[in-house]
Amino acid sequence: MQKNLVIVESPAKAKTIEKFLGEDYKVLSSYGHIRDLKKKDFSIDVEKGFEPTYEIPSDKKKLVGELKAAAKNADMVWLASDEDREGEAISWHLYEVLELDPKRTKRIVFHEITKTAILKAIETPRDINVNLVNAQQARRILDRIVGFELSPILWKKVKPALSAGRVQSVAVRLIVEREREVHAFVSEPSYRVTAIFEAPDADGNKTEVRAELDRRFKTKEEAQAFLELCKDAEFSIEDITTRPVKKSPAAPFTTSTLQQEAARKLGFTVAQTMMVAQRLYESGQITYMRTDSVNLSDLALAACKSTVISLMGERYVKTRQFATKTKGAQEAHEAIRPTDMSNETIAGTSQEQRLYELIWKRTVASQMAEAELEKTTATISISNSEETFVAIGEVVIFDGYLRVYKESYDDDNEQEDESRLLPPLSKGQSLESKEISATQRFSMCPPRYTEASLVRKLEELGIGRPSTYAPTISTVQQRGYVVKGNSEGVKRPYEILKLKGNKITETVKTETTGNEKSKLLPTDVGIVVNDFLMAFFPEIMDYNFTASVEKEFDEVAEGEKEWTSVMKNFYDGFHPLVDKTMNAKSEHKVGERILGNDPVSGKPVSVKIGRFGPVIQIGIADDEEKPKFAHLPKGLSIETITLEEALDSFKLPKTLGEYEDKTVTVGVGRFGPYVRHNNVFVSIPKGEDPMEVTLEKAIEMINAKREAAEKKIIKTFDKEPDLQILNGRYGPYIAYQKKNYKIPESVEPKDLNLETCFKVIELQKEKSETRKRVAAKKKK
DNA sequence: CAGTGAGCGAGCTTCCGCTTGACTT
Repeated sequence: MQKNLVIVESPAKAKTIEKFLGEDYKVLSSYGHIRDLKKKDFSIDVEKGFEPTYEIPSDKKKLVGELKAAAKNADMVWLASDEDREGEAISWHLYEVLELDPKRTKRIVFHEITKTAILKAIETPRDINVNLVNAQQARRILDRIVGFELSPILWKKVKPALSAGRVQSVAVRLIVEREREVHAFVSEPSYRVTAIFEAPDADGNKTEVRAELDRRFKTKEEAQAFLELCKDAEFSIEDITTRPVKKSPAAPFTTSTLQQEAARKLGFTVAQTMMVAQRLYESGQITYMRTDSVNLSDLALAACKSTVISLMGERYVKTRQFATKTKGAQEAHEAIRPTDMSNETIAGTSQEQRLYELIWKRTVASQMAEAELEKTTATISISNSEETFVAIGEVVIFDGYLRVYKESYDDDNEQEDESRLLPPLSKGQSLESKEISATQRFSMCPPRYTEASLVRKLEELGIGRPSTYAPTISTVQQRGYVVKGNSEGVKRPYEILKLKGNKITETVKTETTGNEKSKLLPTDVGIVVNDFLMAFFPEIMDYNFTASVEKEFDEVAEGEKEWTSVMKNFYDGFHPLVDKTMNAKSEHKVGERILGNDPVSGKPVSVKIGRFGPVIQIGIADDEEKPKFAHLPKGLSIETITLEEALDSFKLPKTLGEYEDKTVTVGVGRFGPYVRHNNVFVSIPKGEDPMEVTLEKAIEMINAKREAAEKKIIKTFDKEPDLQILNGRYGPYIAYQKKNYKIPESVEPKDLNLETCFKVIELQKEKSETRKRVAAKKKK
């Protein structure tokens, strides 16, 4: 008979705790929730007070059996799931499913994995908090109602297999609205004036002082007039002030801030960060990676302190605890930190090493002294103008935490480096102007969301949890609401007026603007679904919806409200809207736009979301003659497409003429525009308009492809028609039974015979297999 | 990585949060 059984949520945690507790304790893990609403059914009986039907998912049955057996054999079962709403519910489900004896069951909690914390928890057990469990049930059931009542409306009204939910639909809304802001944005030009002055430095040598005018000019004329003035102006220091500035380190990592910094500093996707962090956690190198807490244990604080002292000295230490600002944070765990601060680096893959070092630095820096800077501001007056130039110099007096870690910002490339040193200057001193220029600048539109900046925004709104940020981003992409894409920038000219000596010169340069990589863009389906939900379910789509229901869940947790009355209140408002929307008949399909009439047939031309995505349609379904359909051309949206653009899509495929007695046609296929001749497809190069391709041009392309094909075949064998030596994009290779094998550089491809070919194939096969094996080993 | 060039026709799809492996690519 085992004396004590402790059940926690995570197996890695179980392993650590077992070490602390000694041999009287066996520690097992529940691997998260063991029971949930049925996967396929609605599973909520609204009539019977929202009674849920729970089930143990099939992949959890074996585990539950094992836990049950272990519980039977123990004198005392300690339910040690996390100290938050979900954790409390896990304990309650365990209690019910394992049919635990109340006399031999205790509930304990700890939010840091240290020996003292755990021993203390064992000494102060409590009962399961039913109110907290009910708050979780309310949360779960509300999410199921929203998801399972809204999604079928979308299947009927928009497209099958779509989904809506409290979290995902708001995430899509953010992206749709940002895209509209970007499109509505009109950039305003202005002229920014900068000057380079000269002043003697400490040794009497001339050094540059860079300064910026305190205002920008709206028009070129104003800028020009100002430069004219500067021709005969004298410049002198009007005022000079120096003040100390302190900078404090950022708090240790939570899931959200780790995802943001790993994206900015290491270029990781949100999912990548979580995968690498999971491995670090499982190998015991960092604390739990799904957390909303910035708290560090006393043990960790002490470890940081001694690390800082030993590496940098007493002066760099400043122990501090951060407070969570996040809405709805539950703080069941510590912040994300190394488990052993003395490991500055670790062994592992390069990704693991880089993420670990990021976590190590952030943690250490959070326990270091402020950086002390001295900021000098010099205002420079102009003898014949009211304007002033401002020169800023910054000197680091004491680097403090900056020695270890500097937080990044999304717009880092926009920030100019201000940390310049100014030469000694005194009030009244006159300066020589070397060059003054007015550069045309344009106001910037708000940036589109990246994965990481979307997570930050969701967290700010209190929507979603650390465990769901990454899955939410993947869901909205899987449903086809959002794509990750690059928006190509456009080239824009800008003017520079420069005053040097006594001459003003004017030059025009070009810059690329709006070039954004790997940003989240809404699709047509995303836009239509969002507008539909916004029109019919504004409450759910409200950015404050989650925050307001969370407040009610908190009241349930505090025992101030019944969870069923919270549910009833919500459902009575929500469900009638569902019925009404589902049964509403409308003239047009959701998201449909009528563009006008087809000049040839006179029939209406419309765009909408079809069964397989956005389509253009000429005519209507009830007509005797079936309507004509075409897919929306790439890069166009049903929101903005014009009648002309829509009609263009029906002009292809078109016949150009005859070549070698076979017709030549142009069309647009899955992989872009093509020329077709004798069932051979030739891709039309990027950037060329298929509508502009003439017969001559098409024949040229066909012949060019033939030539390339001839060059492609280096050698064939009569005995083995399956095997060919070919010339590809990446050099010569052997094609054999649908697979390709690289030919080593040391071999002349023409000299290969069948036997040697097979040798090459064998060699390549072996190579790829050992590579696979190595990769598999690394995983473990 | 090495080439590709469609067009449904029944029945199913779906939520959020807690946790890892066992599967393919």
